[in-house]
Amino acid sequence: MTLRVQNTMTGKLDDFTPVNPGRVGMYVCGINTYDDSHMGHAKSAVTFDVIRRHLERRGYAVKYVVNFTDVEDHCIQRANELGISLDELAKKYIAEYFKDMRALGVRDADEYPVASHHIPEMREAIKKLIADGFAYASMGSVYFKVSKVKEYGKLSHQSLDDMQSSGRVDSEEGKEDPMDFALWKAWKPGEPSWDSPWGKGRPGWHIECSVMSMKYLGETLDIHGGGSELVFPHHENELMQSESLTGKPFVKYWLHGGLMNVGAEKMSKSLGNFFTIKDVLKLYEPGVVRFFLLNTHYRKPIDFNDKALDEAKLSLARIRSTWDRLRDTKTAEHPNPDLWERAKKARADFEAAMDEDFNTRGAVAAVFELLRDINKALDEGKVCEKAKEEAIALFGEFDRLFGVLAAQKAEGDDMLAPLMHILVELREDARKRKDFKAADLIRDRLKALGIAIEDSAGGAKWKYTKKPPEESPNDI
RNA sequence: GCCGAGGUGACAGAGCGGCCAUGUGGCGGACUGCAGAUCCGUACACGGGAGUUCAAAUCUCCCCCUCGGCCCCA
Repeated sequence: MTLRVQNTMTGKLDDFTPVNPGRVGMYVCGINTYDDSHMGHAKSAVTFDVIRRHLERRGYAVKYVVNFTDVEDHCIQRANELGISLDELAKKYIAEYFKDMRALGVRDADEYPVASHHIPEMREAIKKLIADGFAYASMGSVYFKVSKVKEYGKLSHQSLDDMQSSGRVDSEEGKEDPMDFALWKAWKPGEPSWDSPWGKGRPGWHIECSVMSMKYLGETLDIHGGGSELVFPHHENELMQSESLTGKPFVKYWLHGGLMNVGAEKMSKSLGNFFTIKDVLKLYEPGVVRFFLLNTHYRKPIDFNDKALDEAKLSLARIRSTWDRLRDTKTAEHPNPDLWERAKKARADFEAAMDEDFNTRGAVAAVFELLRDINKALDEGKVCEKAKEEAIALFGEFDRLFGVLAAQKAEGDDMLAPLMHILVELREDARKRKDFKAADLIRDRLKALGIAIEDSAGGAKWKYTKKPPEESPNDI
């Protein structure tokens, strides 16, 4: 079965065939290094982490590049406020970013280029654009001449006429056309600067991505990803620059993810309605957060609220519980071809969903579908070796991709297991004597501590359940 | 205004011409000392209006609404 991806450029589901067979170059816009990352960043990071994992599972050698932007207005302002250099600010927030990403189980990219470390390459690119007539210097800045490229708007599906009549006329001094955008910005007081043939200044927003992506991935990328708010102007401009520079197609597949909303608005720094990854991880374990993010197709927006997170927690608990039971079960001697068939079908459904534009929600549905059959067979002691293998394979694939099955361990209490063993034994004993008062007391007291006891035919089991948060859910 | 993505049952969320999505929560039942877990059954649905078709959440047209983009933003 072929992998298909929704391509913003064509507006369709395109069959995925990388430029170089077997290899995929993938570039995703990372963060601006001036603050802690929030859940919107987590959504993007986890989305592309899973896309990358799926490509690798399918046998592609993926080179994955994520950039850091450390030169732009917010960074400059923040660095000035703190009285530190852009570099120091960037170091701090890059370190925080790695902490957050690793806590979330996001695998490291292969390269993390930083904008300010690529100024020479950007200067060269700008020089070439001027020499080729795509850009012009004016009052110490350099602008890209939008009228020079006929295809302007091909990614965001807008025409220059539309945009010009849209009231977006922020005529900056020195621009020949209001639609032109800056490649190099002339120095202003209070801003850091680098030397250039056009006077001291700093690079514009889009040129860094053109330069860095092509430096690490070559002139044509297979996949360029980011949040949907980046389609215009950032990706559109990046595209125009890059293709003007090389004369070759810049990106084969543009993938854009839906945004994280809070109520009716998107979560963003500028609106101030954001929740940092760190804060959310204080209340929900990483697996739950990942599951929450992957429970919706990546192109759709997700509303951030505690109800949805709680639901993700419950759903995930159910998968984990079956996963544990399955691994522990003694297999039946009689073959269960029906169950085996169902497990095979679930695996096929799972893959088919992932191959259709990384439909994680559809893939989860395939897991749940099998879950029911497995639980039933487990209850009846009818899980045969072959079916068990097949089911475990599905769970394995699921976990390789989603990275959610390993539950967070209770910290630092190796003594818990042996102690629990004693308590469970005492309680079993009480139950045998029909001393239900004692048995219930043990169960209730443990529950208050966040440990659930569950009786079953094969003896009682206990599991660690995080205590409900003390804070009001609205405080998250 | 222009461009893009959407509007699916109580909520969340797949599907995108004919067949059960799935999850959380309801309701009824099985199991259990009880609870939980698990299973079985069940109710609740495709924004509105025209049209195409033997057949439409699924295709076409019109309308309404929401979100995103057009300064920065994953």
